Amino acid sequence: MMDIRMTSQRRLLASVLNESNDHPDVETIYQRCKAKDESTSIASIYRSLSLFEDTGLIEKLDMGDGKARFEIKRTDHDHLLDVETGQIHEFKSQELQRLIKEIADEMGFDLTEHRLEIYGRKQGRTACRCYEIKIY
Amino acid sequence: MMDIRMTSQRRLLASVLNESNDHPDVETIYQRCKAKDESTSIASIYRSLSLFEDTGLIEKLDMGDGKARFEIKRTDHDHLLDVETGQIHEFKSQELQRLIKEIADEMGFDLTEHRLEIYGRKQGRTACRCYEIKIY
DNA sequence: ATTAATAGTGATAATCATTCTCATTAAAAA
DNA sequence: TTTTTAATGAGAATGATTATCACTATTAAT
Repeated sequence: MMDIRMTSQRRLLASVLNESNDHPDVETIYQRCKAKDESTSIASIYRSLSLFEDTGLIEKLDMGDGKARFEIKRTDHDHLLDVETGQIHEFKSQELQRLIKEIADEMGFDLTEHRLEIYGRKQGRTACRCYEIKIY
Repeated sequence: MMDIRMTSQRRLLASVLNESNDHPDVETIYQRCKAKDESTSIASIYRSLSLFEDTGLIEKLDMGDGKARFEIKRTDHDHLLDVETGQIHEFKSQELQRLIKEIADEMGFDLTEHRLEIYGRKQGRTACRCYEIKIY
């Protein structure tokens, strides 16, 4: 039954995450910490991010590129990704929150968390698909 | 303006995906193809999965472990993950589908697709967190 | 306070999923 | 057919993440 220790590195990481209003990837988080403490190690960043995630302090986002992005966990909003620009937009929907909890409940589960990303294209623009494929 | 060719390998991959009612990862898909054609290369599996995804034939799922999972795209259902067992449950919700489209629309976007995973614990069980952490 | 016990760190090697390279093969077009 | 060029298989390369390990710092016990 090991216990968790509060260290200067974790305090720094927490403050960096707290000051970040975007959705930084690990490398970016690492650079921001390093700017405040040159001795910061990326290994510790990974370890502490993982720890913070386990404790529910932060949330890991997957935006399709191969790298994890993080933000302080706010269960009250989700994300919409502009497929053209890659820009991330946040949105809140009580109705959605309620519905998701309801669905979990109907299936006999207590909702732990959810992960929703909506992908969309700015209205007015048209998709340009350069090829077509038919199977069979 | 390159065009796409239908090859025996892609036909095989498509049939394997079609016969899969679970959510196999790349390694599993590779093994299933290999069982039918020993000469199957994992590089081609990756290439063709990526192609199929681009064309909208299949859907990539991210279940939190570091590996991508795939299934034939059915826009009519989403997934609930049992955090205790790792088991994936599918569910359908018209209301959810409608709401997501509505949200995108309200934000000025045409919905391209969405990705939703609900995480839950079977009702009745209690979470066992082995530690507690306080920041500040 | 001092010490003892042990969790955390920095540096870097190891891992592992995915992507790239390139010579060869096979579709589709001419 | 022959030509063109996309796709393949094999394996190397990449890049994000994880593991290792000697050392340091935090917490608990004295």
